[in-house]
Amino acid sequence: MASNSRLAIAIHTAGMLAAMAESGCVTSEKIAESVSTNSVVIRRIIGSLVKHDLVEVRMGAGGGSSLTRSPEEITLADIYLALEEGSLFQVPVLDQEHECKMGITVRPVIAEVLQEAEDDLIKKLRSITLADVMKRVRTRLIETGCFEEK
Amino acid sequence: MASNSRLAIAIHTAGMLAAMAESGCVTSEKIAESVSTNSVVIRRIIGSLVKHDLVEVRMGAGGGSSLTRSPEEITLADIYLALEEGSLFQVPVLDQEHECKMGITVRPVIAEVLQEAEDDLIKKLRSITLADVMKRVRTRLIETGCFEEK
DNA sequence: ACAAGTGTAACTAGTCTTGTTACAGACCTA
DNA sequence: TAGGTCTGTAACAAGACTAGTTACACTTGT
Repeated sequence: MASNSRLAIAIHTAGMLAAMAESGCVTSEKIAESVSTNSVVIRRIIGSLVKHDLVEVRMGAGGGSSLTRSPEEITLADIYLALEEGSLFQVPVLDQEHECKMGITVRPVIAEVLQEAEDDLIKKLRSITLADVMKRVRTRLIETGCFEEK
Repeated sequence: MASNSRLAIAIHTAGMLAAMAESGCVTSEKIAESVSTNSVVIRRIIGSLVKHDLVEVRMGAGGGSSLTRSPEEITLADIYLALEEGSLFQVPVLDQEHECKMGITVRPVIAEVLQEAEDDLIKKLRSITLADVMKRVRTRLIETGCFEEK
């Protein structure tokens, strides 16, 4: 599947902003380093997050981005929807001239059903906050003993 | 999203096979007409369904495909999984040489969380049988008065 | 034997994602 | 007010994937 990693990158980005909250703004360059990609890619994603009021940006020197709310108040569904990637599954529409009347009727039903499934996925994402993700990361860091290594 | 319509096509195809169950085998050509695509595209999808024992194929003249079980016993999850499209969301792995230790730890957590969300979606799909979809189609056909038109 | 089907390879065209470079505009600070 | 930092965004290239086609070998019923 030509599935994309934008959601993963967006979550990672938001996580960085949450972790760096005390340090004020974080530049796209810094995030790009941690996420291991280009700063433009990050700015594109941050643009989507800004559009949906999850992140705010300060332009110019000393600028960068930061979360508008606490990590407890941001769910993965917020991030998912902010990316505006459209439906997970495409259901090509058949034109009304199509010979098979059954086919014309089946499509909207399939679209409906798949949309319900996607809604379930979003509901699940809505139950997970950015804080939850960070907590899991912290737990894992302790488990793997990375704290000692540092 | 470069999301693909394979799932929709596969469901449509399976629905056709279910509807035509009494008529015996259905050729890929016939299905392609109804679905409005090429017969090779259909055969590719049917290949996946055969691999997962949802469909059986008879070669040669008079051949074609048919369901191996009743529509009540086939869920959309069966079809979804048969397509073997891999994870819905990609989470690129960072190599261990990556400078940011946090980043290395965050990724698997994100992958875990997104996998849980996808599992929820599959659970939803598992609750919908092919028979359910066909029932909905029938209902809609009556609602829109298509029975009269014919 | 022949016609009707399937399986599969190969190729094309179109689209999407990611990575990059480039540059204008915003903004802090000296 | 000048210069260095940032962001936003356009433009382009590379690579991957989908969908559509053609072509052809192989299977099988009549």
